[in-house]
Amino acid sequence: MSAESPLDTVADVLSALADPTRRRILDALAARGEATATTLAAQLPVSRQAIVKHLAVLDRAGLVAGHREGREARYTVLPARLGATARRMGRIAADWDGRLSAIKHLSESAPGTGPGTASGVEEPGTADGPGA
Amino acid sequence: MSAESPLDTVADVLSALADPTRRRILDALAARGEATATTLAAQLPVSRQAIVKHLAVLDRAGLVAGHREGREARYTVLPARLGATARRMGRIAADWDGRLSAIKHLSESAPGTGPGTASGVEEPGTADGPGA
DNA sequence: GCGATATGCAACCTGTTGGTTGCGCATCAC
DNA sequence: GTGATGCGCAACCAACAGGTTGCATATCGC
Repeated sequence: MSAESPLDTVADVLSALADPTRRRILDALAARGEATATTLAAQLPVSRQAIVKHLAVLDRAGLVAGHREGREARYTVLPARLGATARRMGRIAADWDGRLSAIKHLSESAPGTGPGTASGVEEPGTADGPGA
Repeated sequence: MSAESPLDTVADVLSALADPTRRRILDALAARGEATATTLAAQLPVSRQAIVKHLAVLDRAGLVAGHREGREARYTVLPARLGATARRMGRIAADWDGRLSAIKHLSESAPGTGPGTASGVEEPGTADGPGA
């Protein structure tokens, strides 16, 4: 169910988080700890079906998990992926920072090619598990 | 040009980061330190105009900045916003985590309404400037 | 068993967005 | 001055994503 590479993961998390409605769903979910699509729909300005779709996206991104309880499908928020993504982004920001000053220095001595390939947002740098 | 509230900012950053091409642009930009749309277009599988549009989005999100140099328009990566967003996300993840265990405890003593409103992704919790 | 409630699936509509091409304007090199 | 290079704007396209409605199905309460 969840055997993605960390690269795909970061992309999924980011695009999942990019939608406002999805963020509100996460918000509501975090506030109540657990909720069904129907419950959430009652509290947000969209239909239940829309919520269902969003929950599917969030699930694929590993940000929520759901389990069936009788005739209800309850969802919970999963902090791990979000934390991991946050750390990765922080690392990239730090990397940019370092690279910027490095280049600023190099520009006076070695003009040609700057530093090598970036540890970037797209290609993996350091791998870290989703562990909190 | 850049007088947004930190809330809008986080949304802008996330949706800017959600696009694969945009991430590759940031990557290339971070690697070379500085580049023009034309340069980037030569190295990515999209037209120059597409790059220009993406750079505009990234600029609005505060992730890059550009300055004109003669007939060239050079762009650089800006680490600050990315770092700030990363920290905010980390904080939210921690918040979810705390809330989850709190609820798990409460479920045995006080059933009614759980904790109050979340510090969530959508509504501001703690405000921190874009400073590194 | 029977009605009520909740989920799941599918079709459908519409706005946004990533992308392209074409063209006019400014700037640099000679 | 003139050609080449680079940028900016506008129009246009196609695909996807968010959202809705309708319906069939499973579970709960009595």
